[in-house]
Amino acid sequence: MAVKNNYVCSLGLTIDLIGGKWKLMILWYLIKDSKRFGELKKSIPNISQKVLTEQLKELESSQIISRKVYPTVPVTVEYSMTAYGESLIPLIHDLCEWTKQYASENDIEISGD
Amino acid sequence: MAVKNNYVCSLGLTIDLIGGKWKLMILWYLIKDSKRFGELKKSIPNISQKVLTEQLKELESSQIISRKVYPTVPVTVEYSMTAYGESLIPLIHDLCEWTKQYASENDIEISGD
DNA sequence: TGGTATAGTTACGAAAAAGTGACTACGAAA
DNA sequence: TTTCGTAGTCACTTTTTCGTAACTATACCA
Repeated sequence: MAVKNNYVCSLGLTIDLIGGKWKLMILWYLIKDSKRFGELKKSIPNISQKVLTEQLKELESSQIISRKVYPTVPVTVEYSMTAYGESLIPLIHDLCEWTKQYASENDIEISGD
Repeated sequence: MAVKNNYVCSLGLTIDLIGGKWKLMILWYLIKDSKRFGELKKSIPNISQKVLTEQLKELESSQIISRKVYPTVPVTVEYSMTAYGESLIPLIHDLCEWTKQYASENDIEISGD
């Protein structure tokens, strides 16, 4: 799911940028606040450490989030939204609302956000 | 990517409903007009027949698109947006616009829509 | 009788994504 | 000197998704 440099349709790029099983969810947890790796790990249900690091790297390399290392002991790493990430927030909200509506009309239970 | 009946986060459901490599793109081509199977196949670059039928079935079963069979010879099948699909159009547009903006700022070429 | 067109299905394999568990580096504290 | 906590990495397996090619059904038409 690495970003290429040409697409036949913009939605193809959309999918590469924020598609996949986890990226939207990761972004969701960063909307409210920047978070450390461990906090994200704890917040996001069932995500594995490996996948979390992978997805964070991809989101970072596409400039949607940024990664800041603090030289504490042990090191802490903070992830936060960049300007691109911020510009995505309303869209994520809309998707979320649309989905909640869908869920409620179709008796699908959503236990978290 | 079948829709389950409970989720810990609404975005998990979002992904099941319209995530994956092809669903958004299929919907994109249905925004303008309803289309027959063959037209979709021709319009969507590089999609295989198998994947197209699979994805159409999933979108139909989640009531985002509808399928109508015309008893012509040979049969023609027309796919179109349902009310759910229609309600998704502005979100798809927004995603598309966001992505185009992203692409233009990052020298990513988009040859089609 | 054979060819054409639409809209599929089916079997198979390849590739991509995700999951698991063990491992590393760092320095502080016990 | 061993243990702890953060933030990973690495090798491996499983699962999911995607792609290819061949096949089906139907009925018209030549």
